[in-house]
Order: sequence, then C-alpha cells, then structure tokens
Amino acid sequence: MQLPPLIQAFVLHFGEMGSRWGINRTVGQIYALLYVSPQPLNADQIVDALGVSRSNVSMGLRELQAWNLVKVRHIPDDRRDHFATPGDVWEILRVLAEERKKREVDPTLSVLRELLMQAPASEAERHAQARMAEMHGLIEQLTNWYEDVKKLETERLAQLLALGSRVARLVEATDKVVSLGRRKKDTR
Amino acid sequence: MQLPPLIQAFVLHFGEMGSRWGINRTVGQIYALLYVSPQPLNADQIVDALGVSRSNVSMGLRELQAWNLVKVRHIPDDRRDHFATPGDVWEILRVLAEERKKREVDPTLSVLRELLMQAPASEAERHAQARMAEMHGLIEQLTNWYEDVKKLETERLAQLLALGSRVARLVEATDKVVSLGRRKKDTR
DNA sequence: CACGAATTTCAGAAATTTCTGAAAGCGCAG
DNA sequence: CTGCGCTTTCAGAAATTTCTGAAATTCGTG
Repeated sequence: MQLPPLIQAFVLHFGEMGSRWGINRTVGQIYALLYVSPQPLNADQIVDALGVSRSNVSMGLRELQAWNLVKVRHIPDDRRDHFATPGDVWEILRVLAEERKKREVDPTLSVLRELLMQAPASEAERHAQARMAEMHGLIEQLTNWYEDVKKLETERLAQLLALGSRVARLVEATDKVVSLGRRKKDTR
Repeated sequence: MQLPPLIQAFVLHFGEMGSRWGINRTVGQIYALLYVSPQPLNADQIVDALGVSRSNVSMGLRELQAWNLVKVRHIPDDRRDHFATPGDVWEILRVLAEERKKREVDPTLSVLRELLMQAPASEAERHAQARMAEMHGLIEQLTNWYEDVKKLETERLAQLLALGSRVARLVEATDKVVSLGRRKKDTR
C-alpha cells in the first residue's frame, strides 16, 4: 500500500472502525478508498492500494454491493468492472439508514409482533409481554417517523435538521394557535 | 435454561441480534433477560437462566454497565449485586443513542477534523480532503441536530415523532408567514 | 484479622470470522 | 470452439473473538 499519507490514514481509520460497525476491516477500507477516489477503481487497483488478496477484494465488493454502497461502472474499452461510491453524501446517508434498518430493526420488530400474538401462559410471561409491547411501541413510532421523513427531498430535510430543537418551539406555538382556535369554537 | 418459551424466544433473538450490533451473544441475552424480568436479578440467577459460565456473565454485566444499560440494585439483607435495566424505554433509547454516538461517530469525527487540518501534498490528497470535508459536514449537521433534540423532554420528543414529515409542511407554512411579514416591511 | 461469600481476572480452549491461494466459471474475441 | 482476461467460489489457514474453569481479589462479618 503506497497511498498518500492523508488517504492512507482515512482508509486505515475506516478499517478499524469497521469492527464497531458490523463490517470487517477490508470492507471498511475498500469503501473508504472508493469514497475518496476521484475515479472509479477496478479490483486490481484496490488490491494494489490495500495490499490484500484479490479474492478478499472480490468478497468485499460483493458485500458493499449488497449494501448498495458501491455501484459498478463501466469504462469504455475496458472489460474490467470499476467501482464507485455514490457521490452525494445525503444519498449515502439514506442508503445506510435504509440498510441498517433492514438488518438491525426489522427482524426484531417482526419477532416482537410474533411473540405479542401468543397467549401468555403465566404471570412471568404476561409481564414479559407487557415489556415487549413497550419496546414494540417505541420501535414502531421510530420507524413510522423514519418512513415519513425519508420521503422528504434532501433540501427540506437539511432545513429541518438545521432547525433542530427549535422545531419544538414552533410546534408549541402552533399548538397554542390551534387550541386558541378550538377554544373560540368551544365557547361559541 | 428452563425459561418460559415466550421469554426464551425473546432472549435467544437478542442473542442472535447481538452480532449484528457490536455486542456478543451472551451480552445480548443478559440484556434481554433483565429487560423482561419483573425484578432485578443476581448473577447466579442469570447463569441459571442462560446456562453460561459464571465468568461470562460477570464480563457481560461489566460490558452492559459500561454501556449504562444496566444498573446495580441492592436488595435488603442480600449481599449480592442485583441488576436491572432502566424501566423507561425512552430512557433506554437515549442511553443507546448516546453510547453509539460516542463509540461509532465521535472517533470518526475527530479523525476527519485532524485530516482536514493538514495541507494536501498532491492533487489526489486535495480531492480526498474535499470528500472528507463533505462527510465531515454531514456528520456535524447530524450530531448538532442530535445534541439539540436530545435536550427535549420525552413528552415533546414523542410529539415531534408523531408529527413526522408533517413538520415539514408546518415549517413551510411558517416560512411563508415569515416571508410575507418580511415583504410587508420591505415594501413599506 | 481471618473467614467465607461474592465477584473479577486471566490464560488458554472453543467458536467464529476473516483472509488467502488455487481452482473453477464466465463471456467474448478470434 | 478455443484461448484469454477477468471474476467468483471455496476449502482450509490465520486471526480474532468469545467463553470457560481455576485462581486471585474484594469486602463485609464475626
């Protein structure tokens, strides 16, 4: 690996970080490398840059494609596959959120639903189900919110982000207006 | 392990899920068990319920405490430590978000900052830095939003969640009112 | 302070995951 | 159909992580 030091540091960091995520070192490194690369790279260039085996790169790319985190590009007059990350970081964020949800929350949600259908056979099970219901309710609220928010265009999403908790004040204010309106009606 | 089937299924699921998270099976199982338990449990009860070694439980509890996901409780006239999860699922969510941020995003943010300080020594590095800056910008926006939102009380947070993307419309509407107001002033 | 119950530590065993090289597969140009 | 450039597969090697039992430590009590 004879990468420029800045890029090397970035790539190595993503490699280390990989394990805190669910991905392995090589996958993290490949992703980082593609992310900062000005052009799509082919597998051999990646092998070269990272100093890992060809087959390892093949598997890593496979996994990244399964995550929708890299795309195959074709370069004219070149038979080899070239790989690139989506350019727009917001797009990357969306993909990441979607895939993590699919892998990390959906399965749990479905297990919870299933367990909540069953009739409890004892006091212990009754209590456990109540706790599961709490968890299920929270996750459902979060995923509903997510499904809702992900429909927004990036522009508007960024706007909301920028507002942060000030949104709360806005909602509060609106509440007041609405409830004032309602009071008028009520006392009419 | 002779747990009621419903609880057993829940515990096993969390064990499996553990690996998709950064935690191991035993830790996942211990957490799940404590989560549905009506009272705090001591280490031996956990050993008994899960059928793993005493030392494994000790390490698992240690890790869960490092994550602030379980608390030690003391039961009168009993020397042994007893363990429980926070009762409020919103509280759990907050802890989880905080800890994951600390472990999964803060380190990256700080590496990015560091790399962005350095002077690029080539065109490749210049381009890489530009990409890193994009990533840094996005992460910072997200964490700022998070820092902001986490200050809200649960009540209000739930309210916002329920609104979902309708918040966007609200913001849009408010924008209009504000810009109308401004136009009035401008043309005055 | 010595005893014993409870807990933690730790070195190595067991299990799992990652990585590699060799072989197989694929598709196209000649 | 054959040879060639490229990619994937896969069995086992290497590395890492998890788990265990035994020993060490901690801490309250008599």
